[in-house]
Amino acid sequence: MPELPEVQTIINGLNSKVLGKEITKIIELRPGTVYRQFPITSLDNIISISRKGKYIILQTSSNYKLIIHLRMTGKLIFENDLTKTSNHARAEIVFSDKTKLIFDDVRTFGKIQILKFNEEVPALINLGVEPLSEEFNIIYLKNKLKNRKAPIKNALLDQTVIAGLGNIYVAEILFRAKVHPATSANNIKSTKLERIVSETKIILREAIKHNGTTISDYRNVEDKTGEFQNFLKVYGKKICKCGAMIQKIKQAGRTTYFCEECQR
DNA sequence: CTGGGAACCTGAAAGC
DNA sequence: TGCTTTCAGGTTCCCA
Ligand SMILES: [Zn+2]
Repeated sequence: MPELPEVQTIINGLNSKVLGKEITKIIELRPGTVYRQFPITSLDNIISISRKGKYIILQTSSNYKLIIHLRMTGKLIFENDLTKTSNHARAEIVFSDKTKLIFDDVRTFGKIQILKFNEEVPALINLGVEPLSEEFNIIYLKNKLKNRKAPIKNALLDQTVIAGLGNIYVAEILFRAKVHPATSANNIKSTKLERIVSETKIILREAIKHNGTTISDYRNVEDKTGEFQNFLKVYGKKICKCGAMIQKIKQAGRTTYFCEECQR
């Protein structure tokens, strides 16, 4: 479900709602949701909240960290009333001031991992650059794609190339850059790669400004939808602004939306 | 190393 | 009206 702009919106919400709070317990409501080699004890205050790609990282004062991935349908909902629950609550992070975060996840793909602060996980180590950082530029992208003959759509979804893009934003980026999604990644002209880089940064910033995209499940920490779905140009659309029908194809098991007229 | 399909799971929507 | 199939903002494992 959530891609970089949605995760960033959640990070912003968590920073205003739970930064500094003391965790009293983490309740696993569905087995397999929480991986813990170590017990989180009391006196664990949340001292920093950040993300890498789509991974949410909460660091605690006793040198542990929680790594949370929401996958397709995960949500983190802040709740003032400890008696309240949600339809698909899989875990709860309870705070000493009688508030909590509910980890709600219909499809149960999402996970919470509790690790020592300095412990690394492979998926995080292998992440590509942050698309909104200076490191994401034409030189980096050209180098990353030089041996990739797979479609550019698939390459951009690869989290080891760029951290945080997903199915919606990749479709929107390729539309804005006027690149056909089936083009081999190593076969794209520099001018087009430059467009992909710049459009990626523009669209992600816009989407964050509008609190992310809600197609069905995504909600922020206050259980509210985003608004960027109102600005999408191809994802989930039937007709392009040029008048042509939007095409819908499968690439590596994922649906790709694009316009044959605008993207060549 | 690269790339694609299956698997993981639930529920809504579309198809018949 | 029901029953069946398809589809979904993601990642990981397995195999060519
Ligand atoms: Zn068009």
